[in-house]
Amino acid sequence: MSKTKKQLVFEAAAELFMEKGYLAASMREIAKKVGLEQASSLYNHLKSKEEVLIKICLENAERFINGIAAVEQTSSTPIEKLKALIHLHISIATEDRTSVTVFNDEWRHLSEPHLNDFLTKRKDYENRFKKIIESGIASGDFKAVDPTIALYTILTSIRWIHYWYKPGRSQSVVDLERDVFVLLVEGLKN
Amino acid sequence: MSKTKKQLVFEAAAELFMEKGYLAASMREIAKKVGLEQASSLYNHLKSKEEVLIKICLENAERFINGIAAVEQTSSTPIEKLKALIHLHISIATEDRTSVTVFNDEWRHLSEPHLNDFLTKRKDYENRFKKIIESGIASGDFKAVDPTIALYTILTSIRWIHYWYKPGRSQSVVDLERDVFVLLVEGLKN
DNA sequence: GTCTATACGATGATAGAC
DNA sequence: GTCTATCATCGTATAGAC
Repeated sequence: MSKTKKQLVFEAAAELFMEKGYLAASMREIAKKVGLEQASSLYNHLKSKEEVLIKICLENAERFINGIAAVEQTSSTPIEKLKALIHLHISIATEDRTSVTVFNDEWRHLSEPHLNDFLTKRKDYENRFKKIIESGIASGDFKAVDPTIALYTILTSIRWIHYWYKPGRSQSVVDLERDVFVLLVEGLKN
Repeated sequence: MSKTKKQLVFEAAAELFMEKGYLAASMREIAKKVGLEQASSLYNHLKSKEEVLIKICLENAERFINGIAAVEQTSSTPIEKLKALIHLHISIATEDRTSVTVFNDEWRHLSEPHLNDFLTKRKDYENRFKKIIESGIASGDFKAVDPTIALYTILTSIRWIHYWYKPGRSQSVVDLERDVFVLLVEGLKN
C-alpha cells in the first residue's frame, strides 16, 4: 500500500506547520517539499491550506475523545484511569508527533465554524478528564486538591510532551511513561 | 508617573501578540489599538515589529535567569529550591501574563542572531534547573527518576500555567501554588 | 508626532493551456 | 496532474508634508 499523492501533500504540509507554524508555512514551500514547482499544483490535492489544518485538528480531537471514552467504560480505579489517560497522551505524542504538535499549537488559526467545533470538543475532553480526578478525590484515593488545578497541572505536562521529547532521545518511551507516572500520580495519591 | 506613548505602543503590541500570535498581529491592528489611524505612525515609537518581540523575549529570559541565580545562592535543600523555582514561575506568570505568554509561545519567530541568543539563555536555564533536580536525587531527597524527564515534566507544567490560569478564576494564586507544590513536589520526594 | 502616499515582496487562490 | 500566467490582498516599512 503506497501512499497517494494526496497523503504525501497532507503530510508535507503538516510537517511544515509543525516546524514553522501554520501561518509561516507557505503553499509554495509545501509544493517544493513534495517536488512540485508550482503552488497552484497543490490545489489538485487539497481545497485550501486550511483544509489540512482542519483535518489534523479534528482527527486528533476525535482520537483523544475516543481514548477517554474507552477509559470511562472500564471499571478501573481512578488511579488506574488516570494512568490510562497519561498513557494515551504519551502514546499519541510519541507515535504521531507531527500531527499532535499541529493539533496542540496551531488550532487557534482555525476559522469559524471549525474553531468553535474544536473548542467544544476540547472543553468536553477536559471536563471528562476532570470528572475522573473528582471521582478519585471523592473516593479518597486522591488528596483533596482543587480538581481544576490538578487537571491542568497534569494535562499541561502531558499535552506538551512533544515539545521536548523527540525521537532519538536516550530515554525510551517506557522510561518516559514510568517516570511520568511517578511524578504526576504519586503526588496526587492520598 | 503616566505611561509614555512608547510604553503604550509596546503593551498594545504585546497584547495582540498574545491574543493572535506574532505573525497574525498586524502593524495596522496595533496602530488601531493605540488610537492611531496609520500603521506608519507607529514607527516614531519603535524601529520594527520585531523589536517588540525581541524586547519581550530577552527581558523575560533575564528575569528567569536572575531568578534561578538567586535560588542557587541560597543554602536551601533541593526540595526548597524546587519550590522556590515553582514559586518563581507562578509569580511571573500571574503578575505579567501577557509578556510571559509571548515569551513562551512566540520566540520562534525571532530572527538571527536574536533566536540563537534566546535559545542559549533558555538552554542555560534548563541546565541549571536540571542540576538542582540532580542534586536532590544525589542527596536522596528525590527519587531516582531520570533527571531530564523530571525536569521537563515539571517545567512544562509550570511554564504553561498562563495557558489556563487566567485572572478572575475562582482559585487564588495561593491556592494554585499550594496545590502545584503538592502535585509536582510530592511525587518526586523520596 | 501624525498624517498621506507609496514602495515592494509575499501571500492564498483561480483560470486555462497542455 | 502539472504547468504558466495572473489576481487581489495584505504584509512591513520609508519619505516627506504638515
